[in-house]
Amino acid sequence: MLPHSLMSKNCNIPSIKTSCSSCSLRELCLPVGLTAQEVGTLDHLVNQRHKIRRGEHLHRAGLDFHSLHVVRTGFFKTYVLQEDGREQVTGFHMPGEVLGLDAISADTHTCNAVALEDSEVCELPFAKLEGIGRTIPSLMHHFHKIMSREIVRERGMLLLGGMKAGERLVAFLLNLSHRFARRGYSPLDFNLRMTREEIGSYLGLKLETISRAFSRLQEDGLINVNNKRIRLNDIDHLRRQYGSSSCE
Amino acid sequence: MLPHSLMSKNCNIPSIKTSCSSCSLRELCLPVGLTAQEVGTLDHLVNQRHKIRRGEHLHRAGLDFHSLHVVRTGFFKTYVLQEDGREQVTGFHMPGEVLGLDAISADTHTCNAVALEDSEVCELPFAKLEGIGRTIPSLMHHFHKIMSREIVRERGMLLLGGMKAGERLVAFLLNLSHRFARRGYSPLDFNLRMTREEIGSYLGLKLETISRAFSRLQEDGLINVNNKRIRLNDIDHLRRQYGSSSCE
DNA sequence: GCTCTAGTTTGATTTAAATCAAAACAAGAT
DNA sequence: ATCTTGTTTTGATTTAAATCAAACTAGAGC
Repeated sequence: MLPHSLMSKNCNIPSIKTSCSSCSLRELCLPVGLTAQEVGTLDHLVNQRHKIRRGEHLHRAGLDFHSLHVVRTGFFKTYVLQEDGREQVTGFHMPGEVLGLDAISADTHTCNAVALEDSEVCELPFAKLEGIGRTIPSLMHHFHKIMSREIVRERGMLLLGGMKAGERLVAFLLNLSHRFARRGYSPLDFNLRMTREEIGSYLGLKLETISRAFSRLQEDGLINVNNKRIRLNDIDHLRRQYGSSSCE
Repeated sequence: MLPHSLMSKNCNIPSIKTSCSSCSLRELCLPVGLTAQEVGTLDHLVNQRHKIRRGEHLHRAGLDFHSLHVVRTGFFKTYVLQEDGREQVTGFHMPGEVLGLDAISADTHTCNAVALEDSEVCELPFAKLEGIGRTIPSLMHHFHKIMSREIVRERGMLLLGGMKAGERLVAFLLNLSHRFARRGYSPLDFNLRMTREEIGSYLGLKLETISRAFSRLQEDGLINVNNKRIRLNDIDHLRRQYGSSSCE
């Protein structure tokens, strides 16, 4: 199974029945029109998986730093350490999503990735991807789309600048919901893997503010909060009231 | 046939002496070891320039929507229009920088780009770039680096989340300064092309807050402000006090 | 069961930025 | 020059979020 993210939008393969909803490279590539042989080349690339235990860092796992990593199972957060020691969370990543797109331009510092639960990733040496992409233009094109989408995703964070705390949190929840749905998980009832503090860091708010925003949304009946378990009671209302979240 | 020498990260081409500091595709490619013929192929691509007058939009200029555009002269801002009609500024772009990396994943909405002064861009049809990249791997790799750097740039905006108004403004000024320097303009004394409101939108602040932050920095002797003209008096102090800005 | 720790919730207070408002300023057009 | 119009500055006030602080969970390990 492979990165959903490596899939073009219309090859959404609605019915992936594997326990975890990430799709295989094979599934990824067939719709693009690859030959069986070509697909074979790719399969061999991604067949071995690396286990990363909860709390472990990705780049400490002995993997090549200049590789992309596709999350197969589990959940990651990425962050940068600032000069003053504070940790700025830059993203959360679920199965099917790609880590390491920022490391290609090696001259700039990159994020650290840490597993928020026991996870598995597969490694995609970047040089190899470029090589294969040369012989399979559609795959290369697809990869460009993934990178572009990452740019759009990051850009979406700018929209938070104009929002109040509650709106930011809703945008965050809607975004998670959307991504869970895309991967085949329940979009209305899910477990947060990260702490209030990590959410706050990501959204530019303090943990107490996150907590209060959760409570407020529950008072209003829009969501149910039980520690890390979240249920969205009225997603339409959430969407209407707080604008469409940036979709991944 | 082709020298496979990967473009080293120091492809920074320190000495670009053309009047405007944008680097031509030729200058961009020669250090990679392209043959004259290959460079010729590229040159023909970018030789015609499109003029965009102050206030005009890029995509309204009759250019192909699925092209990248390289700013040759002038200055652009990009923004997205939100449902409620508010305009969120997503970036500012000076000569040598690439517009349209977000449009590759066409399924997601993209930014609008508008010229903040009379400008020129050259067009780079994306399909063509992919085609050429297939025969010139080092060029493709370089393009990947550019995309990756854009991701890092956008990510840098997340760091603003933890900053106060004054710090955000300094980070912004240092970032501009760094980019001006890179393009051969004066890094300590420059004209802002955008309004206080546009800066505010970009940084997640109101225009009055931007104005006050400018005044404060001037009181402290760190900068001189005269309407749109800015002089950085003590860039080291700025850097120390406010942390290193995200470098492009 | 208990203890210990990390995480969460809630309250009281302070502070930074938004908001409301008005004046000063600059650039163009006439 | 004057009259626009749009931008910037500064002030007074309000408000949202940060901060400080304490109580309350939930889990992990014993």
